[in-house]
Amino acid sequence: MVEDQAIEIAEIFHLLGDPTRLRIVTCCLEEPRNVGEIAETVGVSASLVSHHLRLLKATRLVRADRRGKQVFYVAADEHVQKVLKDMMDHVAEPHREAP
Amino acid sequence: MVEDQAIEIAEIFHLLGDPTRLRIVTCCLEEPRNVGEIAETVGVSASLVSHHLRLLKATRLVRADRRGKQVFYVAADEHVQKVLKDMMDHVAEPHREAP
DNA sequence: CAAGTGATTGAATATATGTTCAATCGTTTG
DNA sequence: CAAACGATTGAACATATATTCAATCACTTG
Repeated sequence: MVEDQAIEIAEIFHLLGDPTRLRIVTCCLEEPRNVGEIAETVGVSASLVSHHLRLLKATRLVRADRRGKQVFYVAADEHVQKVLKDMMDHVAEPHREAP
Repeated sequence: MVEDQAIEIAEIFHLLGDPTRLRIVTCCLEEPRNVGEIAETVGVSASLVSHHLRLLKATRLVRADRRGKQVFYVAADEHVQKVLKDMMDHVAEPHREAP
């Protein structure tokens, strides 16, 4: 892994490494959701959601789409889904004890 | 995704979200490496490596194996490798422009 | 057993970051 | 055009965290 890649990848992991932000991404993983929906689902203020979405958008983890007064966000591509799936497998796996 | 899962997964992402720590994990992804090797490869002090390895070990991302004076660390399981691979694909993918 | 080597630990610090609150922006509609 | 609604922004703050340095631990070997 090259130097720049490491930094870029770490940046993405870092974004997914906050529980609130992870829930936000998960919330708009299947279909576009507007900020209000996301805020309600995740259980935080719209302001906070907006702050986090700005970071997620800057790193192209989500994409924005304005429809009238509302702005809909959706997870950017399939890689994020795969990454999340692998990580859920990892968490689901029972921990091996040392023999 | 359940609440506890989100927190646990975010915790793992958070660990991989630091460039130094990501390089440490990548360094002992294929085969066990001792702390000195890791420190040299990554280009930081053994002390810092040890600090990070403690966190990585606590979350079971790596496992320790002492052989004499040296302690060898290796990435815990295949899920981490898959996650890293997917993320590299994500980074490698060309960015689509808005039409 | 003492010296040497590799690894760990703890304290201290500088920096980054998640969250809140109030103010403002963009869009629709009365 | 003004009011209303959804979303964004910026400042402020409390907290978390990456890194350094010195001291100590674990183990080998002279």
